[in-house]
Amino acid sequence: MATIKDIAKKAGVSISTVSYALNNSPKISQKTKEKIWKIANELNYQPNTFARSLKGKKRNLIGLVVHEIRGPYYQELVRGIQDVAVMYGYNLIIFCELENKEAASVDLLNNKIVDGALLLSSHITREHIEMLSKRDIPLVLMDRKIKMPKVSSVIINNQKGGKIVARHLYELGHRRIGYMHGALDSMEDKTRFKGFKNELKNKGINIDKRDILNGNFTEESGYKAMKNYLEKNGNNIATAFFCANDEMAIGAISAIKEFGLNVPQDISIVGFDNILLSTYITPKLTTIKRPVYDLGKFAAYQLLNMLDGKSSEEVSIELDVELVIRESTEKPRNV
Amino acid sequence: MATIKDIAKKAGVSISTVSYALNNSPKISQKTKEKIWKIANELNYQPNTFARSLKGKKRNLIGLVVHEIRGPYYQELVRGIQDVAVMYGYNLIIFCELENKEAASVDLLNNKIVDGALLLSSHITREHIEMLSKRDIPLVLMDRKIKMPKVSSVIINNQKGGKIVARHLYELGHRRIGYMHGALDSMEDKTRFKGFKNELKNKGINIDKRDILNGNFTEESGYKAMKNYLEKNGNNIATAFFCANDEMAIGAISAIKEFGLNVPQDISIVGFDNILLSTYITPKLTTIKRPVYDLGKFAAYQLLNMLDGKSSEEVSIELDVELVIRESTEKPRNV
DNA sequence: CTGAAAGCGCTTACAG
DNA sequence: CTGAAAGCGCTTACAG
Repeated sequence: MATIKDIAKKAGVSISTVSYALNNSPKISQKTKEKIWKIANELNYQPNTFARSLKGKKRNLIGLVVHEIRGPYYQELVRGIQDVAVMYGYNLIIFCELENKEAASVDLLNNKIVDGALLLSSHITREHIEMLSKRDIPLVLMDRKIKMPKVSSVIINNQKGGKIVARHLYELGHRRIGYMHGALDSMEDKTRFKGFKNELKNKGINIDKRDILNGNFTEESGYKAMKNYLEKNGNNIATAFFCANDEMAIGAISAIKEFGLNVPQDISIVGFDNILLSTYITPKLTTIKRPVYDLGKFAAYQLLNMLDGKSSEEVSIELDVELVIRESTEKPRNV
Repeated sequence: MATIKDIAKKAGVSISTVSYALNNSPKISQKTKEKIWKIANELNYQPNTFARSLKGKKRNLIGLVVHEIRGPYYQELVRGIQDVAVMYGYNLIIFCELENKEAASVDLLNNKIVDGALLLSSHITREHIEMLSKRDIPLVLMDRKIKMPKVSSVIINNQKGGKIVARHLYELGHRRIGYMHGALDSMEDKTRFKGFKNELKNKGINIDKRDILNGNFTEESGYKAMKNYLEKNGNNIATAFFCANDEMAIGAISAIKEFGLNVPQDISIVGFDNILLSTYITPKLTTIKRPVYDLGKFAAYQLLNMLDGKSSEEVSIELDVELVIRESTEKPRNV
């Protein structure tokens, strides 16, 4: 491994000169610079980033912390982030959280391997974020909001998602409408439900307690919750359901079919996320599409602005969702 | 940021003692160690990994380089890698290749941000791998084989995959069988085809040139290639097709249905990969399952052994595939 | 325009 | 069992 020392010796100059030259400082004459560059090339010189970082230099590296890598969601997200990062001359690395070792990624951030990070993992506690914030590591939270120095956030308007689902079902003529929870401790679930419930209330509709089901965001849980519901309530059921995500909606549809009912004729179903599968099942799923690419883009943009010192202010951006109407919703039978 | 200097001052000892104590060296007395550990804790001390790396210390970090993040494939792969990495006390970071900037991830490796890496990206050239090999950065190639110092590889037996598909279709009674290429320059496609063709030849069957279609691994290309084939050849067609991946197989099935024929009654279809969608389409797809979790596991295992100096030898591991018979294959009509 | 020197935060032979 | 000191490869005021 060639170092600046080797270059200095070969060029017959001091290491300071080499360092300045390699950083293209105006202090050094063009002639000397060129000589040094040439030698650096010959020696296949690669700067040691650790030595550089020790002196407090930026690394032009940002991190993305996720707790899982799955589906087209991440692909788009990463694309959104990278498109911006490249423009700014930064590289991206991804940390995939370990289920039972959240500290791992925090350590990585603590070690300043990256200049700043985008956090999508809900596993990282508020305390850890606070610690990173105190250490001046710029952070952008995705799908989550915490007010702290050096911490910005970009969230998706889940509440509005719930609202437009409510409006869609109401306008089709549904009056008895149910909801399937994903997880009771999930912010996303909570805000989706809130927007949904409030909008229905505005229209004079209260969700019947019997029509509130509980799943855990998986297809199987959606299947079970719906099956259980149908077996218990027979024909006295809601004419439409909003499920907190697509996976559960797909499970629910299976259960409905198996029970001998039809979607959407007997029950309309709406999901959330617009996953790839939602267009492959029968009937195609009506759902809410999240601007995932934009989520990545705005988050990266915000992070890089913080890193470049352009906007020292923490900001909080909210992105809008969109209703995608397909085949799983229709007016109820009696309308 | 507390440093060992701060700890030393507070403890009234030298920085060497602090360093030894923090590294739990037997040289230091238990009493001193405990005092130092306590102070380190109080000061919320975090070692500076750059300083450490500068001295040539390992970072206990490995990297995975991919050119795209998609689908359940990566999720399983990452899980396989992490399960092993955790056992060895290593963390994983993922570099997502940029389409037009392959050098980016090579730079990252060159900078020794990680101790070693797993390479899944075919974009990284042989020259770059050679350069990394020369710099003594242990590498494990996945789905690719290059003989070089410090470079191991774990590959999936694509050839066998082709072979067992051929055998399956032959045993069902098919005698005129076609193949749909994914990409002509893809090693994976090539070896799948090779295994397929050779096995058919062993059975006395030569693939008719007309029955060899060309796609590009996407669903759309599979749809187009099959549509085109059917329109051109009318009823004089193969009774079964092996498509180089599931996406194309799914596209092909759409085209066949649209043309008014049935799968598997008129044409049997086999894919490769066993993606999630393959069980959701109608008919469910017969396909080849790759041991993706194991791919990650073995690759990580090999890398960590190289890092720990347990096996300085480069190895090349080959993993077996498996036929998953579902609904898209059946004996041909005339049998 | 160039160089000598201090220093970033650690590790580790060496001496005692 | 503990400490003084060199050194890892850079950057950067400072002096000339």
